[in-house]
Amino acid sequence: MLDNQTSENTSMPQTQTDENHIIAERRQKLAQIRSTEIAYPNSFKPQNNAHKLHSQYGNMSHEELDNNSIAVKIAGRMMLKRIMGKVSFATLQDGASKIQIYVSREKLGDELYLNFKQMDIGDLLGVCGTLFKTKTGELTIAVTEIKLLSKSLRPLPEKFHGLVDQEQRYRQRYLDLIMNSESRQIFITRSQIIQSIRNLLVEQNYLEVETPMMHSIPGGATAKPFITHHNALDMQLYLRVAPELYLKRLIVGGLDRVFEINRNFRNEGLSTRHNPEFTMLELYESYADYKRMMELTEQIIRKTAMDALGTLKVDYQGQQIDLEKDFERLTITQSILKYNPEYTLENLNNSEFLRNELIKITKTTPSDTDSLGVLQLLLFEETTEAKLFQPTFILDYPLDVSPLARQSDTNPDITERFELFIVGRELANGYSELNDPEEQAIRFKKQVEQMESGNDEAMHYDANYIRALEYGMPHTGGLGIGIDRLVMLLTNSASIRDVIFFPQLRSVD
RNA sequence: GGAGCGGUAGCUCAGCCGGUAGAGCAGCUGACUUUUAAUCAGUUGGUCAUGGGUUCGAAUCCCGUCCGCUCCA
Repeated sequence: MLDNQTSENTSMPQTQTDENHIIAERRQKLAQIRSTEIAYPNSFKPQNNAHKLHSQYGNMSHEELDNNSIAVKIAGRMMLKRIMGKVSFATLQDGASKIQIYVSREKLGDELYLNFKQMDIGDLLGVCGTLFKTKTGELTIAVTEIKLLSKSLRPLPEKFHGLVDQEQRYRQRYLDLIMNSESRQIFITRSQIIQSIRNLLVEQNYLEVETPMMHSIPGGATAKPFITHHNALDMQLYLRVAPELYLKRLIVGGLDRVFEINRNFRNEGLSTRHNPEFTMLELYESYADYKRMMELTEQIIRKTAMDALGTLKVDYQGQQIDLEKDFERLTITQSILKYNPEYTLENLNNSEFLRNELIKITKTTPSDTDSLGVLQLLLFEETTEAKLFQPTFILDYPLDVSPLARQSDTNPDITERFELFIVGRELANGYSELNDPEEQAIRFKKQVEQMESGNDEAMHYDANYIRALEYGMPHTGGLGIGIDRLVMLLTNSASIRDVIFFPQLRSVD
């Protein structure tokens, strides 16, 4: 039996290298178990869990527990083990909670007690027993039956410090989840946030939909796509950079309020704020505009904060963020002036000045074709964005960088578009959608020109989308919210990798 | 892409102005009938990320590479 195991191992080069005496000893124990019983049984059915036991019985006195003889049956992973001769204590982890078990030779008999002593930290155990309280008042299960449910062959990280190594926390997230309850809590909060958003939108008669992840023409955002290939169709496909153009096709189709929470893929660098695949909420609402979208943005962020944290005063990396007050609304130039008093409005309306300023700050020269609005936006990104700690909507994005947004009725150079910034980061982006097919065609052509002059983030011409618009799309408000960044904000996480289970890392062989 | 920091036992870390690698936890053996990161005694375990170089001698100094973290572009 043991020989079989080792020969299997040698055929798996990965496990070969990191086998050590601890694993070898545990494999031997497993072989021993295999020879006498079913090593991985699946019939144990827990009737209780640690969390509920604590909340139901945690306040009962020693006497109450002793008199009632409360029988329980739970399963969990052994995290601590203290053998003291003829009796032992161990801690089982069951979900987010832990409960202590008390094992005595007197109660179990010699054989079972010896079995228990053979069990290792990390093993999954099933336990039956009755509740009591120890001298120090800790709710504990006095074990009458104990069963190994799943043998752990690899030792867990150190019991006190847990798993600290960042790389290992990301590559072996399951270990992080076993060892670090804070990490576990972050992902539970993430799930709650997404659930809150669903609830809020469904209450407002939104329909949750799914649109293609593989696009024959990438669209909906200015970003570099991942390219893949479909063999049977023998065609190039792109992983989507945004679902926007498909969701708006659904608006054309008369699904008046749609949303999608799903992955986007952008072939760009990694950072504490960027993962190549990330989760976006995108929603579209017919007969609405960007102002309604700003209101909805505030609603969503407040509701998720209340549901996840129970407060609208959020602490992020040592700073207090106030989500309660109306979010500030500033145009690009207003925000630059507010946070950079050295500039005047005259400066900001002077392309030459902006150009020189940008050269000074970035050491690179802006493109000759950049309009005044684009230059203002570039200066905003350099000087102001990072300072927008409290929630701030930035309005009036230039037409040139907003090829899918509706032009302002009063100023043809800008669009009815906003971005929301919190803790110096873009969190949301929304606009009144461009529903004029002829104008959209012109915008696409401009993008194609840019692509031809070397901009690999420019959009493609999507004739199919134009065709859809030509059937008539209602005027519409659209909104995108970066879910990972929202989760970062609400879980006080410094890196996007801390809110994605399996962040992208370089592969190691 | 650039800069800084890091990679030592299964885990958490020390050792880094060069002299053959250490602690705690985990493991193993033994003691222990209410422990709480149990305790006590003994003990196993390392190609110091990797490849070169300098040197009588390298975990330690130098260079390259890989992986990670942070900042910048």
